[in-house]
Amino acid sequence: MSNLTVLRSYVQMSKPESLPPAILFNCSETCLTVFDAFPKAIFHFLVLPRVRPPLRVSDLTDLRSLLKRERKTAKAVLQDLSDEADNVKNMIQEEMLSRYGFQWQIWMGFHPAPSMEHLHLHVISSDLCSPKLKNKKHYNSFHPKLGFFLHLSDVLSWFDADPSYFEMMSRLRKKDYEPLLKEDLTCWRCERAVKNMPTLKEHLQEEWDNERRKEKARIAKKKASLKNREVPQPSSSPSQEQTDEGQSYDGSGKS
Amino acid sequence: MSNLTVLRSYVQMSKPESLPPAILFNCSETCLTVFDAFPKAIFHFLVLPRVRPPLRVSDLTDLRSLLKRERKTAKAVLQDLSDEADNVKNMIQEEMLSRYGFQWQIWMGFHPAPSMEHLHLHVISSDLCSPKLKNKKHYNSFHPKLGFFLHLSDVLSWFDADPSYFEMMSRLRKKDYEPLLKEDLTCWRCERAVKNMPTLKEHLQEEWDNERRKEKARIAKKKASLKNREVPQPSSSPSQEQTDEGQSYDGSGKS
DNA sequence: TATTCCGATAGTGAC
DNA sequence: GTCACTATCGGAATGAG
Repeated sequence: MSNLTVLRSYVQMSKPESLPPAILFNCSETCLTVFDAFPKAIFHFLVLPRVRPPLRVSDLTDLRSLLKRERKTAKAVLQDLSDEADNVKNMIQEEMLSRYGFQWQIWMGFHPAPSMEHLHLHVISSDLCSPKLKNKKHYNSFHPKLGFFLHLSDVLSWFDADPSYFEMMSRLRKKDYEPLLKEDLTCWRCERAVKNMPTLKEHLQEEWDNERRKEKARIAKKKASLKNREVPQPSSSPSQEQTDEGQSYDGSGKS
Repeated sequence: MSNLTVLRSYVQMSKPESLPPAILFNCSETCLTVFDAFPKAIFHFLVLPRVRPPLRVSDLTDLRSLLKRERKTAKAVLQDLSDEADNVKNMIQEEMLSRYGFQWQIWMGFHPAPSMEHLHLHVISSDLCSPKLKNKKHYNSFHPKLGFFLHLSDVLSWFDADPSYFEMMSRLRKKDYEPLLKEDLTCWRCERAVKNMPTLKEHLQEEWDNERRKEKARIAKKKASLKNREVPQPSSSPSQEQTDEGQSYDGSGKS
């Protein structure tokens, strides 16, 4: 199976629910959610619309082909993707807490003019720390402020705008978006220019490490202040935030 | 010692003849001949003018600086280089015969705007088969028909031409020559376009192998025809051309 | 047009 | 904007007490 058509092959299967669990995360009536085979962050899923009347698979090639159909129909597909993505997001948030002890941003959005056939909504965590994130194109395609990554909420808002605005945004011409991928590297958090990819990857790791440190301190502080107000409870079960890395939130502080 | 000034350091030594034999091939009153440290062919030498009155080392930075001096003085330096290069060429031709059983072209010439300081005349065999020949710049800088490699005979002929022509050729501006190094790869023998360096290197090897085969056949034929005219000699010692590769030129052909 | 190292860039082929 | 592979292209450092 070619890389370019693998997603289409999934939605055209008679029993997609039989896909191996390393590929398929969830199968609903409207959507398949698969693990991105080359995750560009710690969490990275693709939500695919299943082929359902009145749409045919050719209507679902990409966002552009979908937006050419009746607005109501297109909107319904996007709403289905959104609903499924919310479930995925909730699952990711739970995993963030249980595995890493804190939560960080999750982005949901599309790429204009993707290479892989069949519309796919990216659900990706904002760390962008992954060995599969290798080049400028990879990074810029997920940069949340650059303009290439089309946030789902923005795309949905096009439906509430002027028809002329909707038409303009629906064009999604490769030539309009291609140059964005070649722009200089800048950190999406601190907006600093970064010399090259190895430097960027180091920086992203540092930024995420910093966020983790701050978030855990914040959580510990909150927990401590809550404890101060509580009636002391003998041997309550430990909450998820305390399960990793041996950080000591033993309450031996101020109280 | 930096790569860029190593040649200058040689000619400024009080006793250049004491240079190790792996570096210095020959030292005359007027010239040093050194082995190119990164030979771009089986045989590759550099002939350097020694610093002698009325010239100073700064007059000998490159061909351009030399050609700015009095024509007579400049011509004398080039003639000294030429004389030494002829000696080197003779030596190479002997080595070609003794090591490989045949002879092939040897080119003598300059590079306009070289990186390494101090004028150096390249004496290089036309095989261009060497692991140190790695990129397009390397190859194009020795391509005998491209215009970047300035054949010694051509440079000497400038002195017999109109002063205006001499002036024009003496300019040797980097901007005029640089683009030549980026031209597409073509075989200097058969003029065919070649896709990339690995392909070119294979092709150059084949071309040289072909030349060797043809030359050895030619030599064998000539030898055979000479032999036919000779009074038969019992057990003559084998000549140099026959010492390698076990090719059978047994004379069983037409004669 | 010194080399070498690193990294970005470009074209290809994949099934 | 699929990946992985190959090759090219582009800048920077280079030695040395």
